[in-house]
Amino acid sequence: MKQIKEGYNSDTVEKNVMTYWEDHDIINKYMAKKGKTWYWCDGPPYVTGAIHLGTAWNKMIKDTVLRYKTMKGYSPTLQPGFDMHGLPIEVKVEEMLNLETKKDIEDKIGTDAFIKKCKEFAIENMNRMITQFKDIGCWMEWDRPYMPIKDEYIESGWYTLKKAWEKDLFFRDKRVTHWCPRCETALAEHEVRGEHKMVEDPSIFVKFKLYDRENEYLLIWTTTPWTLPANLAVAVHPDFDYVEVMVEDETWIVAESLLKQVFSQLKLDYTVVGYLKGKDMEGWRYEHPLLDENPTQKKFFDENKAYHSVILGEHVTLEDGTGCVHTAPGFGAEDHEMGKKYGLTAYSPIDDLGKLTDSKYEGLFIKDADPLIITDLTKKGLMVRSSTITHKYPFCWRCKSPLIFKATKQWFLDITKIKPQIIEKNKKVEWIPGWVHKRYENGVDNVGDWCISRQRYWGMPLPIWMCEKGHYICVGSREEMEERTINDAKVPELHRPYVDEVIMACPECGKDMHRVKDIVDVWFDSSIASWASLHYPHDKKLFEKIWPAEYIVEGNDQVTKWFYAQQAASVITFGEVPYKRVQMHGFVYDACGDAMHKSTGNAIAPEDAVEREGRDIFRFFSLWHQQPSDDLKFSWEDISSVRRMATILWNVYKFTTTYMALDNYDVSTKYDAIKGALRMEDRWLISRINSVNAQVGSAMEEYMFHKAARPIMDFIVEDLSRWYVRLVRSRTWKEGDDSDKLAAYFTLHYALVKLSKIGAPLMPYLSEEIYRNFSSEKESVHLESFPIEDATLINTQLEEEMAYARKIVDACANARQKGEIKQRWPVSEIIVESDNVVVEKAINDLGNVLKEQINTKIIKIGHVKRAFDAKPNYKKLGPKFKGDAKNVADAIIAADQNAMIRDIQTAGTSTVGKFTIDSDDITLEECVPSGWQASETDFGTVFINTVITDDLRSEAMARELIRRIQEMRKEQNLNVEDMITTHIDCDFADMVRTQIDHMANETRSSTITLGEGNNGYFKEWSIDKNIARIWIEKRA
RNA sequence: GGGCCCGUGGCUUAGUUUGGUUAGAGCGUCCGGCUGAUAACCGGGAGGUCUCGAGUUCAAAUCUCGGCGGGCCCA
Repeated sequence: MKQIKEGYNSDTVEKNVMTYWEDHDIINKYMAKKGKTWYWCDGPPYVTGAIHLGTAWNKMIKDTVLRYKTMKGYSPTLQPGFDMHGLPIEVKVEEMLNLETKKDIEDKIGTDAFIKKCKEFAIENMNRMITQFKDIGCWMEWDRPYMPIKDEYIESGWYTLKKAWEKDLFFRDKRVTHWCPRCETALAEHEVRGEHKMVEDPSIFVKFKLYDRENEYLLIWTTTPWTLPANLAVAVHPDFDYVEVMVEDETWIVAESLLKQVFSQLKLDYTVVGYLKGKDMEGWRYEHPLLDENPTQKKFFDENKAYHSVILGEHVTLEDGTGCVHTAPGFGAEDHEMGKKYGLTAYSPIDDLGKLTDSKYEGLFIKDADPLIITDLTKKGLMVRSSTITHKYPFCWRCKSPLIFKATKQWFLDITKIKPQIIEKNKKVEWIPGWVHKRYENGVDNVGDWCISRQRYWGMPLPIWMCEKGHYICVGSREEMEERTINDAKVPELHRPYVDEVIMACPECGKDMHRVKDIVDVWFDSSIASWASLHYPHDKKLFEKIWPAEYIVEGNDQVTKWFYAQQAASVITFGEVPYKRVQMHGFVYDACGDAMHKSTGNAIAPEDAVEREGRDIFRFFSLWHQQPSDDLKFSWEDISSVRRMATILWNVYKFTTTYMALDNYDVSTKYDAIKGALRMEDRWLISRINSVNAQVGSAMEEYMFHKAARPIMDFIVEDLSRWYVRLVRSRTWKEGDDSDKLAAYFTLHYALVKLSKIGAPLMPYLSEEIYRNFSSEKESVHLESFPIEDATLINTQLEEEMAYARKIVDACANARQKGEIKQRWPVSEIIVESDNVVVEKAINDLGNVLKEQINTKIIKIGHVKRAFDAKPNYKKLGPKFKGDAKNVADAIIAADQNAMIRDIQTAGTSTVGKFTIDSDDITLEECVPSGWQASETDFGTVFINTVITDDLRSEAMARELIRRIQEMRKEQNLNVEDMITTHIDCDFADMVRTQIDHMANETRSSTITLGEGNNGYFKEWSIDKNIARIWIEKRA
């Protein structure tokens, strides 16, 4: 065993341990451990190129669980994964290459080169992140992460989509979706979640003139003037009440309950002149406000009388607007539904870049058309009020452009159909914490069909080939693709543009089929991770053996994202959910609870935490600070509590190794060999570490990491350091193979070895350092089993007694403080007044511990007779003695209190001065008798005797001298084992003469001579108003 | 508007599933102690209407209902 001489330095410890792992191939040995397979599936972080605190926390949680499971004898899967396709990469690469539009990509650089660049970039980013994950101690198979950009992964995706197609759950439809005009692609609803920002937009009230009703108008409200050229109808709720209001010489129609709200914005006077129901208005036709500006509308009007008419819709709300809802089926999902119902086309006069295509506004970007449209409406006298509003508006999650709604043909997975099955199958999933289950179901209830097609480049190609007649097929594998290929297209990898070259023959009409040039939503990539990472269906064996996953864990944003997407894809493919247990953890925020952003300057990088505090402390902190489902507020102040724990653990470790190394303690000493020598306190510590063992084990089974971390910290700080080390200090000083000392060594060794195993998943480096030093024949703590508590060594009664003992010691410290008696000064007697039997037992069993810690000669259960303080009872004295009352009171105060109280208690009366009083005339207050100090506790009162006898003083002065000599030894940098000779010249020499041997022993002095010395290190001290001159000299 | 979560000394939090000692810690603060674990360590004090109100109960931080405030998700 090496002796630890230096203080705790996380950097040194961790680097040494890492070198050791490297040199001895420990990580591979850990991974090679045999056991029952336990399938954990990694939620893939997106390859941004740098991990942040949240990603780090997430991986540290996973690593902790996996280490624990490994130690429990399982063989967990350790494959990490990454999300590598998709727009974020494309956007970055576009920036790098100075490309602005899809046209640029195709013309300036070419799809081929663009995709190569994306791939390079994704892999480069992934490798950077791998380095970072490794550096926070995550032991995973970093040399074989699952990568959705690989052919075999993409094939799993194709397989999945083909399954969906075969089950009729994969279809094409024209629908209104979010559309990013910069990226020129549709987006799925889950991509828009959380991507709303407050923006200022126009807010306009426009009146639509009704035909056939004189001077009467529908009043509508919108924040998107650019959608008005595409207006095809106005929707009202059939059951709402509407009013006709007179404004000057016109009549406008508005929902009754919105009347006040609307007119307070319009700042106009009005008179209500009529009432009607929404359904009364069905079919009323109006003049399109931009009929002249958009001639296409004239055709619509003539085509079908549903155009430019009032239609009925339950979706109309009374939240804002006027209750008359401008409807543009090409620009809104609900509008689109309504349009279908009334036979209106999804008129969407806009191109992929967000430029209007019809009307006089043709070629203008939508937002640029807004002011022109407002001007035109104003000119025509149809604008009732034009202002602005600040509201939430969706933005592209990658390029941050404002999104628009646009009706396009897209490919969908039919979630509507499988939703009940998802909810049903999810019932057997164990959600941690349980309430997330509800939140999840609520989320699933609200989702629509999954739009999986994207009009982009870097992604899994959509495996759909279509002929000019619109027949299409879905291809399920590369093999199938190759079989169907009729040209000589070469496909080096399953990406664009290579797959785009493949031509097939239509099984229905024989015409050439080309691939639909879309790629698949990147969320689909991760949704299939649990089987794609196993290379299903190419490798079915592994899948059949281990799927579904035992456990997944991600942040709370993933509840309606990855947790959901996985279940959806899996229910489509297998009719089953892909995981048995799912844990949700919180988000990382700064100390104030605000989100960390590079732009706001409050971001802390994981490497900052590693550099400042070290990996163990960072990891332990993130698991210890709060329950996993709550958010982690990261503060340097809080993390320092964990640093303190680590320092304390290190100090105990250092203390232990110092003496063990000195005595060449045999670390293979067995319990049976030493148990006869174990003191109560030794058995107590052994019991405690076993209890902690049990607590940590069950907390880990529940995935409640804070419940594991907190008992560990308490054990280290409270039990081990503040108590046990304090108790055994004097024992370590004994010379030779003293069995009492060996028992203490054994206990410390036992506790620290066990602690290092229990703590290994949470503090892998420090645990390894301690474990290795204490068990030299073992390779690594991470190759050991997680210990099972030894129930026969757990003694809860003893633990309880010790808890009381500590309280008694605390109470004595308190009493000493009141009596101003230093800890170093012994007292003659402690009396504990308590009827608690455990306290009594504690005093019997742990008397020696208590005596030493309290520095008392005697401690016992007993009773201390209270003194009473008698005070005149003025209320009674006044009426009784009238004018003499004051004299009586003075006499009571002057009287011999003890005698007076005794007389009253025995005879009922007492004579004070010339008066006779009885018990009514005084009030008695209990007080601590002189010569004692007391401290109240929850189990009774603890008394200390404060009388200092000559013997006590002699001991006290000896201890004062010992302390000074120790300090001088330290000043001289003497080693613990160095011997000295000592001379003491003081005027209280007689008082300490009997203590010479004791003092010599304590200070490792071969001789102590009372009298002047002439050699060595000299110092003059003032002790309790006395002078002591001390010489010490190191012996050769 | 709907679903879920959170609200505990100045700060960070445990405890809430399963109601039961005087609500437990750490940080900070004030006072004191210790001195061979020592650029450490320990004790004590002050500081709490457990967000508010009502209910259930012998008993509520904990269960129920309703406010208020904050967050996430969805409309």
